[in-house]
Amino acid sequence: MLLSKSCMYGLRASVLLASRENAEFVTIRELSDELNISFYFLTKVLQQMTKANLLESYKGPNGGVKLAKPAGEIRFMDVVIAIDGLKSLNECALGLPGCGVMKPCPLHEQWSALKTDMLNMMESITLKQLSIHERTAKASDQTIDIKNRINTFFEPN
Amino acid sequence: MLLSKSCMYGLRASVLLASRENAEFVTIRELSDELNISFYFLTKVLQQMTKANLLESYKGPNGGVKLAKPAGEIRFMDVVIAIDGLKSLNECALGLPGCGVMKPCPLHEQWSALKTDMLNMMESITLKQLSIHERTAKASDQTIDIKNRINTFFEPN
DNA sequence: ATATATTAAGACATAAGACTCTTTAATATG
DNA sequence: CATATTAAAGAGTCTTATGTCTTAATATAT
Repeated sequence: MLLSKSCMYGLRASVLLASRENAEFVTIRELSDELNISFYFLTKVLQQMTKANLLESYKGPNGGVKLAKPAGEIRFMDVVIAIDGLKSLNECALGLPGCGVMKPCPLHEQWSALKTDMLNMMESITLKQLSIHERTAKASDQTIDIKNRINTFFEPN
Repeated sequence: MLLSKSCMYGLRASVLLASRENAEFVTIRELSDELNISFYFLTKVLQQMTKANLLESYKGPNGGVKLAKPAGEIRFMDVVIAIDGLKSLNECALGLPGCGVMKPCPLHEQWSALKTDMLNMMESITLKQLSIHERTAKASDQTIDIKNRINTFFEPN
């Protein structure tokens, strides 16, 4: 598993938030209901994102969370770093602490190449693009609306 | 973490075995000492590989384990599948159970492309190539011999 | 003020992964 | 045959990730 479950949950919630253009606060309860993620657990995850200034939160009635920046300015990678940490993106495939250019493990070169592609992807894709992907998919298949497209995934896992 | 620790340990041990051309049984104790991996834990991991017919084991004096096939015929991927399972190579980046061509998650395409590259890599690289990499690295830097190259990594992690 | 809605924080519970030890089975050697 | 050497199997323990609950803090509305 490349990303932790926490991170996956954070990403799913982020994309859902990004798809809500009109940017008012959304309650975590609503997010957890739509995404079929434990409310308690999702709360913890989103707290991390709030601390990392990716989300803005507001307590009390009409409170909730929303993206702290336009969806186009939050990169996939930002979410991953906020939740799983930078280290998770830098690991040697064999888990060797000293692995690097100076002391490459047998897989270093091949793995580095893949990692570069992966990091490029994570760096270039924004939440906006991910949410737009949802919308275009919707446009091309009118039988499935955004909410369904997202929700159908969220069977209990 | 893409691969489990068990899997990393299995790969490290495999590469070490592959670098021992002359293919007599090597004791797990010797492997665990050289790789600085817990003997007990490595034993469990290698048992999985034995069950998967990647290793051959032999009990009693002069016993140990060795590759069940020529190193050139054991792919990186075989070790990963034996230890982490096929499922680990097939996961959706967001952990969505139904994700696929028919019901792609927002990241499906990009992630699929990366996964294809990764699987190609895992499929094409054999233990022989990984062990040869060790040897050529040795040749290009005579101050570091194979054992040191491998061992220097194995600080406690 | 009081009641209500919400996130934050911290404590707790459960599950999975990582690691350890003991016993058993197989084999070799004297 | 007796002893030593090794992996296999199974039963633990420890740690980390995941998931749940309770209380506190903050805001709104009446």
